Amino acid sequence: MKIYEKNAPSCECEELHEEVINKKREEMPAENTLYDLSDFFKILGDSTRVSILFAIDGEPMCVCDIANLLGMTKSAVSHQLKVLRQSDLVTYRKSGKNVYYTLADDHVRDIIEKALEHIKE
Amino acid sequence: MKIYEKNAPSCECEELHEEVINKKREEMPAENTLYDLSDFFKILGDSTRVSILFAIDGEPMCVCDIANLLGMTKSAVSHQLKVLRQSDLVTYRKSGKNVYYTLADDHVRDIIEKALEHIKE
DNA sequence: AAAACGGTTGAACAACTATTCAACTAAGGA
DNA sequence: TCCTTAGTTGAATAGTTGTTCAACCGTTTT
Repeated sequence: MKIYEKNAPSCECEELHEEVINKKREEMPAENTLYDLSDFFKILGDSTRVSILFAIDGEPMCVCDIANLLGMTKSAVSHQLKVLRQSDLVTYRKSGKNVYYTLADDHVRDIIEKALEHIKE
Repeated sequence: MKIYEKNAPSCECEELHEEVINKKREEMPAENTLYDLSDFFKILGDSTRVSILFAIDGEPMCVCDIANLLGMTKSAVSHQLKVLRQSDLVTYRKSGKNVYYTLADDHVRDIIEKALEHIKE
């Protein structure tokens, strides 16, 4: 998908306010930035993943405990943990047969906190 | 989907660390809060919607101008604006044949700003 | 009144995604 | 060594979602 490309063919209407459009075009972030940004929010846009992040905040938890806490199968939890791992939102530590997951950094906690304030308006 | 329900039937593994699970269960937010939170992030988890939010930040824009700027059809833009309206992320003002959209409040800008910091790490 | 234009909407389709299931690996206990 | 358990993984399926298309509404212009 092309984002804010000049003379885009897909728009069927006239340019009403050309000077506004040109000004906005300069102010817009790079196309890749917009993708990175929406990809990041996409990760947080799933209640299972958000639940996992809350669960492993503070004290680390193993997959089995997370599954018990959330009432899900180990498989489903593991699949989502993989997504969170690939986005560098969580880290893990192996200990015997268990794998303990915890939040990667405080940044995510801040963002979730701000979003919580917003939805409570 | 049930979240962190006690004695959930869908988990096939033992409770390894019962005291940890019980402690976490008390600390977890309400189930509805988790849904509201992920629903909010889901809105931002689309590059088209994020682009629109950047576009209408500051000076309001009409649908046709947004479509031109982003290289999309009016219809596609209007559909996404409807989603943003229903989430109270944007407001609009009618003027003749045009409808001018802008950000509803500064809260969203803050969250996007924090997320931008995060992905640039 | 009629034509033109900005914007909205519902249905349909394609693309994506979360969970389930089954098979598998690795580690620990008997 | 064999069995059990924690965790991972790939394929399949069901549900969700973004865009397109066509029709429509309201306002302005002629």
